[in-house]
Amino acid sequence: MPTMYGQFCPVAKAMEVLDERWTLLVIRELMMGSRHFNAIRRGVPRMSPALLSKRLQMLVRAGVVERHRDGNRVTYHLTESGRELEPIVLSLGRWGLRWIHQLGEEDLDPHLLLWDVHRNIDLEAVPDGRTVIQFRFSDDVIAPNARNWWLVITADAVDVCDFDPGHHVAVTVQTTLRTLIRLWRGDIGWPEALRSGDLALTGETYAQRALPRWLKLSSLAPTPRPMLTSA
Amino acid sequence: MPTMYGQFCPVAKAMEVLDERWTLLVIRELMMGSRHFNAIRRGVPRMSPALLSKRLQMLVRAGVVERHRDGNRVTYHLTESGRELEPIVLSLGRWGLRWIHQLGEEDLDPHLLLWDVHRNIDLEAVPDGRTVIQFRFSDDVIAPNARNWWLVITADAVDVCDFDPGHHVAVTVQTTLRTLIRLWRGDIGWPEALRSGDLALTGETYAQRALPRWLKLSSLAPTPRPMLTSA
DNA sequence: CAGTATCCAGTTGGATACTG
DNA sequence: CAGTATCCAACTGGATACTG
Repeated sequence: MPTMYGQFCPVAKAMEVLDERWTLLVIRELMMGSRHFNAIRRGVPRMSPALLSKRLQMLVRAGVVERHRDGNRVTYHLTESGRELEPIVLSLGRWGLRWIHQLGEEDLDPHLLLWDVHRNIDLEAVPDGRTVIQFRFSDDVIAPNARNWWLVITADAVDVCDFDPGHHVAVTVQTTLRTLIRLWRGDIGWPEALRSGDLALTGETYAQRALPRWLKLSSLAPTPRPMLTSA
Repeated sequence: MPTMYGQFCPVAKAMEVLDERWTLLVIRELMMGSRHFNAIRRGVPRMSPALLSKRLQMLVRAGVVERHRDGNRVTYHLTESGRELEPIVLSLGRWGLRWIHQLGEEDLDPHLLLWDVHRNIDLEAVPDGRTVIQFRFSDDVIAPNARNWWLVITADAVDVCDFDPGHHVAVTVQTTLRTLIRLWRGDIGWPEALRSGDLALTGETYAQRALPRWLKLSSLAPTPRPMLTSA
């Protein structure tokens, strides 16, 4: 009987539901608005479909998630119980940002980053018509075919491409994956990244200037960091 | 590589540290003020010493816990990082209280309950001298030798006994373990428990009257419960 | 699209006993 | 008191392939 603490303590009862591997990340995806099985999967690509299915069923049983059949589509939603986890998940994220700085190589997933970035493009700020932003990662640990990415922004959608879509590129971001991720997380700011040379912009001047407004950072980026006590 | 998500998301990084089985309960014990290995064990009796040791080491490595050698004693403390988990653990407890009502038989541990209760006796409210409270659990699923408990309260300490300490008993609480646990958690209140007959007091009148002031409930007990939408 | 089915290697953690 | 040591059954979850 794993995942069973034999305690009436409400923290223990909560953790019986929540402490299984991946569970809170699935809830995070639902918080972010993913509704369909494969949409959730995009947020947790290292999770096998069998396991995602199992976790969703568990969460439905626990009353945290509701499953609906919309025609032949299936959608998942947080219940009221699940929605009450949102502030907790955000607090956990803020805690992680403040206290877990080390990012291993394996945490640096360009697909996940581009997916996050694309969800947070400020469509209002981008000019009408089509705008293309290119990302060139200079890391040599990244597979060569994952070093170039394009965001194709149109009036109502943002597409992520890992191949050249062939359109005119307004601005190219040349950096390491780690730098862009640290920027996204708010570990560093735009000025710092540009000044240090870890990140360079090329392309049209207006686009270079405007990029930080187009590309919004993680909603947790403004989290204040702990004061350094030393080192 | 378990306990590794391959994501730079701060929630994922936080959960790499926190989502292992037992981890948050160990932190809860440290929050409650347990400092020594065997004191922590009392709060997580189903955890093997080997596993507790492993978790503590992991938490030290993660910077959440500090280990100190005080002479030949060893003490554990939350670091600043660990202390910042307190509001999160409390929120998880409140969430658990609101949304996870089902308590299985195996969650009903009399030892854990008495341990919690003894930590929360209001020494100010109890008369000077020695006061003994007896608990008689009528559950037949409980082992016969775990049906009777005594709290021996003196000026500066509360002792838990699972054997008759032989002193005069001021008040006896006759109930089921489940009822007393639900009372402790705040699922029901004293008046409700007494009126329904699920809990009965015998012994000296003043002690019967004063008991609810001596015996404070869980600090989470006042958590508001979700409005019933139906049934 | 939304999952199931199957398989299996690896790990977890429970039980128990023991040590400085 | 504060852990280690050892053992092993059970379970987890990764990989892969397949289905309605």
